[in-house]
Amino acid sequence: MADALSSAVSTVLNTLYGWEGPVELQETRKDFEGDATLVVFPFLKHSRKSPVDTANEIGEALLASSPLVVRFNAVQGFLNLVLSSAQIQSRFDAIRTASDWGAFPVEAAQPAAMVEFSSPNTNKPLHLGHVRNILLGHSVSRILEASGRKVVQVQIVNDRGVHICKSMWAWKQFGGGVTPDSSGKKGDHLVGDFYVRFDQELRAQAKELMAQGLDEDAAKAQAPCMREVQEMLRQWEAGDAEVRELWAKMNGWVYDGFNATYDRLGVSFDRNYYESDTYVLGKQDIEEGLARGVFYRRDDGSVWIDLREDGLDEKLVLRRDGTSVYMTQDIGTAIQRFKDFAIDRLTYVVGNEQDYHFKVLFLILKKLGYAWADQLYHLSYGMVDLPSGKMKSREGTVVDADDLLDEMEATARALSEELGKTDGLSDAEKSALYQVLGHGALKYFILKVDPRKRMVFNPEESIDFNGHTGPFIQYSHARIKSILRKAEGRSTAWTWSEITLDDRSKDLIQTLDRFPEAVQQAARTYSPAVVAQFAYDLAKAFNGFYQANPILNAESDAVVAFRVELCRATAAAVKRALGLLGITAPERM
RNA sequence: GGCCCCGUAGUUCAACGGAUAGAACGAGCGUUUCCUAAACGCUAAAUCCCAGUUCGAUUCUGGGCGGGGCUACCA
Repeated sequence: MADALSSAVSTVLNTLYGWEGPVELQETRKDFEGDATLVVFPFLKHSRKSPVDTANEIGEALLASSPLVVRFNAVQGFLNLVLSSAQIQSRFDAIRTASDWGAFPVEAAQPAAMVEFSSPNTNKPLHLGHVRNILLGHSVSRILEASGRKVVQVQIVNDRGVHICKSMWAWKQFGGGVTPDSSGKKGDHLVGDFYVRFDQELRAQAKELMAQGLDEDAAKAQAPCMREVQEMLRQWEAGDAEVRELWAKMNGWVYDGFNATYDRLGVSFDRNYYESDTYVLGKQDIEEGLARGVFYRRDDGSVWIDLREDGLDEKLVLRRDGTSVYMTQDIGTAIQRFKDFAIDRLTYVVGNEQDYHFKVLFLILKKLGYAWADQLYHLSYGMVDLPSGKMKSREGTVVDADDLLDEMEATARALSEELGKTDGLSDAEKSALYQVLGHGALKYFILKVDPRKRMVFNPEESIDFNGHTGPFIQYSHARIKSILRKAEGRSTAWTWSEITLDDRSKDLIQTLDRFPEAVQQAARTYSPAVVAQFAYDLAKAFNGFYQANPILNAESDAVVAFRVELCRATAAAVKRALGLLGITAPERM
């Protein structure tokens, strides 16, 4: 609606006041009559009139010059415009004839946008924090695609280091050869158990040393198990065959486990990067930057960058022994990715505790002279907290991803069976449906929140299936599909001359009309919450329409046909919007 | 200590500097001989405090108070 109308308003303002600036219209509040509202305060100094007089002046001019506007009212400094039904009609014509309303065609020749997300460690299973990360990364990828971008999804797997050796050591020590197959345990959970087992052993050993007078840090460093783990890491770096073999075997178990969880969540990656490969990257880039004076070497041989003029600190990029730190390989990996793929931007979905790290990383890459450094973006999402605060593995309050998905499915099952809505479905269909509903509830619960804000998850209370939730939107879709099934075989012929638009129908059309704009705003701000809100508004608008208007029992065949078509367009938009959130829209529920 | 986020109904979340701060859950009341009541409608309920900028501030600025994070030659 906005385009034709705002250019009409723009013309009027230019004629009246010589206004050249942008014109922004907003939706009229429900309490007032109108479809669009212009705030006139900015024009008062040009009109030299009161707010109401100015609004009336603009309104009269619009009425005279544009067929889009049929009525207006001025409330204080607010000019409420009532659009002609022809305008609403033409909007619905555009919506119903579009092949993918809400999506923009992907420009195949353009460089892609890369999105990095998930990026787990291979020493413990995925938890609720990863779930937020994964859902955000996946949804942002879908939204970027809908906004017309090709997308490359990647993860970087933290598969090396002392923490990995800990679970390896504990498995050798206490595992007795157990495998995922022999234990029936998912590989990532099995390995995670040994990581916990190591920690117990370490604490026991450290306790003894502390009894002999060592402080806690020293005791942990000198504990025999820790020394053996350090030795194992050295062997790994030296390429020791036995250590490497165990490492590959246990990581394989973890990947099988992760992939099972990724499959459940419906996500996948175009490319996996492994730190065991990438940790060598970056050193060369540091040397080159050193030669060009971006970095400097201290007397002890360590290499630094001085970012104090940019309001940051001095930051180490190479240790004095020449080995790399996290920053080093992140520099190298970013450069590598722009070589590996035809991309022109890279988004990192990483928690906000790493805000400083990414500020520094992006600044270094800019100082190294990479033009694409301005197209790096850290989607810095907030932590998922429990009502008691942060999840802590030591206190056993970490919410496991697989357990959570199981619970969501179980809740969906219990609720559906209580409502008696699954009679006539096969067991396989039921399970599939409970998965769709349970995951829909979880995904929506997480994605409806602004990614940047921390959010609270209460494990004591199950996630809702009523109200502002995924299942509410899924239910609206299922209900529409039920109507569409019943409408099969009926006449689809109607013309606008046979239709009178009531407020609910108008509202539904105007909500549908917002879809493309919502997609673009979500893509621009990397915020699935925008799409989530739109999907809810759309479902809400449909339910209002449905409540007020008989569809299959409408007064004439033409009205039935029109309303069925409105239903069809709505169902398609709901399904697509949910799809952008990674949520499936069921045919019935 | 320094730097960075955040503070909205009982609770979980909304609100490009715009109207009477929206939803949902929970609480109370109502709607089904009719297309799925996981729905629809009604009632009660909130901007941490103090200044400033502005025609207008939840939003911007400064100062408090409260919560979280970062501040490793860890990853």
